[in-house]
Amino acid sequence: MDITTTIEDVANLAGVSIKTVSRVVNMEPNVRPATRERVQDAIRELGYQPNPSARGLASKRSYLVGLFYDDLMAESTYIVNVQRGVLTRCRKEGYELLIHPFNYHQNGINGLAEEITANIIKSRIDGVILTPPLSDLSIAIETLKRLDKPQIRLSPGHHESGSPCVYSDDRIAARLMTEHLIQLGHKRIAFIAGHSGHLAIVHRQTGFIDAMTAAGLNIDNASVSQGSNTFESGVKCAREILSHERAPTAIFASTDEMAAGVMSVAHQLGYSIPGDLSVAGYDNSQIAHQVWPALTTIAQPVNEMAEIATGLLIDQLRGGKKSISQVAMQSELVLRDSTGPAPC
Amino acid sequence: MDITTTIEDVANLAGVSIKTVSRVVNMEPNVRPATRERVQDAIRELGYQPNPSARGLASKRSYLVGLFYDDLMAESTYIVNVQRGVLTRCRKEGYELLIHPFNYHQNGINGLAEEITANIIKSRIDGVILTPPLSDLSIAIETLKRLDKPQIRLSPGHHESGSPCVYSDDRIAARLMTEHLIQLGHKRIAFIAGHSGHLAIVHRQTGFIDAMTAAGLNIDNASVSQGSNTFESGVKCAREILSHERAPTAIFASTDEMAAGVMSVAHQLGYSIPGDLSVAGYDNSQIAHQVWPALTTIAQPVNEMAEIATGLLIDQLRGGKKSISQVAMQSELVLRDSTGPAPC
DNA sequence: GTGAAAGCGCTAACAA
DNA sequence: TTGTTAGCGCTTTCAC
Repeated sequence: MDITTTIEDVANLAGVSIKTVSRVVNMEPNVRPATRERVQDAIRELGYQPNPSARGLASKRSYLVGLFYDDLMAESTYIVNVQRGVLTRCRKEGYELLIHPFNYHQNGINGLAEEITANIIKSRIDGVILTPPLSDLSIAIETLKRLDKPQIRLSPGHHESGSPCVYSDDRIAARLMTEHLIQLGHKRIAFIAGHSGHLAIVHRQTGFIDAMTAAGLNIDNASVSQGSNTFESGVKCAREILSHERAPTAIFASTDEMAAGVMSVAHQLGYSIPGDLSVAGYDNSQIAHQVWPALTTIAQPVNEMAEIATGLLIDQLRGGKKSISQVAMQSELVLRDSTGPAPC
Repeated sequence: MDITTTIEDVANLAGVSIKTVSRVVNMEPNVRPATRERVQDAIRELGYQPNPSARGLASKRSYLVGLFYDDLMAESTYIVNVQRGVLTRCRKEGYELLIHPFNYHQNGINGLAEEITANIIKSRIDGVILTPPLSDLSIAIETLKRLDKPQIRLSPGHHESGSPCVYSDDRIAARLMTEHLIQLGHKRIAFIAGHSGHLAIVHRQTGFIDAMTAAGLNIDNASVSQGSNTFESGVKCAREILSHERAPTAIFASTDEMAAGVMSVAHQLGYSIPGDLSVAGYDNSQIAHQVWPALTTIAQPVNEMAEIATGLLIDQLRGGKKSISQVAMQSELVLRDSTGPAPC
């Protein structure tokens, strides 16, 4: 197990040429099974691992994929779950991961194209995984296309363009959650919308409206308030919502962080949950277990989605299977203790 | 700005040899200022970025640093902050970051040495940053030494060995926090210890005992309970602590997650915070803002520590400044609303 | 202070 | 099915 073992050492030990070793390593055809096995034995015996630099230089590929995300998103554990899923697949396929948080709120969106370009040229990554809200920023998508870099978008808000992506239908899931509340007898239900730049989250609002309309329930302006995904914005919205004369009996926040903010305010105001007020969230993040009572929410298979997305990206890099480039995943309703029958 | 621009293009444009360009790029001496400037202009004009593969192949370095961490730690936002700090420095110094979460709880600690070795050989990283609890695992440290890989340890529990590390003195900070509680008039103070494999966290307990002893306060067995860093373990400990006849008037948990668990139980049992019970945490993590009332805690400059550690590692890789290899940082007490005067 | 030549370890193109 | 050769874009070594 030596770091200086080269392809030549393996070739010598197996009694073949280096090209044959290369074929075995890269799983190319046209090697006799017996030869292949002999080479594999030599590889195992020497603990040979191909030198990525040499490989990269010769093949003009880096075997590196980039994960591009909004630095602000790193406040939640979402991005860590994505990293985990991406890494799982990368290891299986022999790729390495380079992470790249972007700070385009500070630097202005105009700098984004430049920053992406500079990063691509410097790091030589072969392909890119875009997470929300970058997965909906056309400037990011177009810049990568211009650089001819394969990309896959994770949970984009629009997936009509035909560009490869992995998503779950937030509209349907939000509708399910709303129907759950309606079935519990709630009629005055407030909705807290998420950040408008985060398109997938906007679909959650549409799903809410779908269910309310289908049930013939009233949606006045007051029942939808504008949050920005964070705990603090949930606090702010809840204060406003609960100060109204005929306060709702249920609040559906489009992120768990906001729902946790709502619960905090509700406790302070003396509401019992779910006795006086039901609260629902979305994302099934860490915080959903850490509030009391535990939060009813929607769980997306983030890990799995990231893994699948990475697989699709690597397929692209290998030049195959371009057909199945859009994958839809199912989210599920997680019923916990923060939702209950509407008070009489 | 073209990805195919090579050192030769720059040399041609500047009218020098490729070796001179190489000297400028690598900030080597022995280039006349005027020549240097001409080369730099050419680099700028062409948007030249050296090809990392070619560089790596020729120089036997990868310009990659690895961040090794315990996958379980990724549940908190600690690791994301570390990543941020590491990346900041990497970008400045022209290095890229490879992240590597380890799962040694599942696979058994014996597999760890092998996994590290395999990872190093495959990825060719030049050096490694170890975060807790890996920074205290001698099997990890020794394996890297055997592979002759420079390493830097972040927040280790023991820093006597002389190996490079960046840490903050948890014992002193925990003592400060305990003194704060004592000054508020608390006499019965419970402490919730963290995971015993996480040595830095164990020092927090020592600091607690220092302060209690110095103040002449009684520490019976019941006032220290064993948690495991998580919210759930905080819940469990709090249930036990608060069921005693003479329950404490303050609880100091050695992580914010556990403190949040304590607060959740306290609310359920009808305690008012800080009226009936003061609660203190450690880490100043996200959750400290998301509980009500906001949590008094200790803030470590995680971002900065990670940045400095990365700088020290890169210094090692460049073969200089081996002297300043241990850096101690200051933590600070963050007073919020969860601690108050002891009830009479 | 500058440049020419060799070669890092691999893959691509072609030959056998 | 297997091997030979050239060269990827840089750094290293050594000559000038």
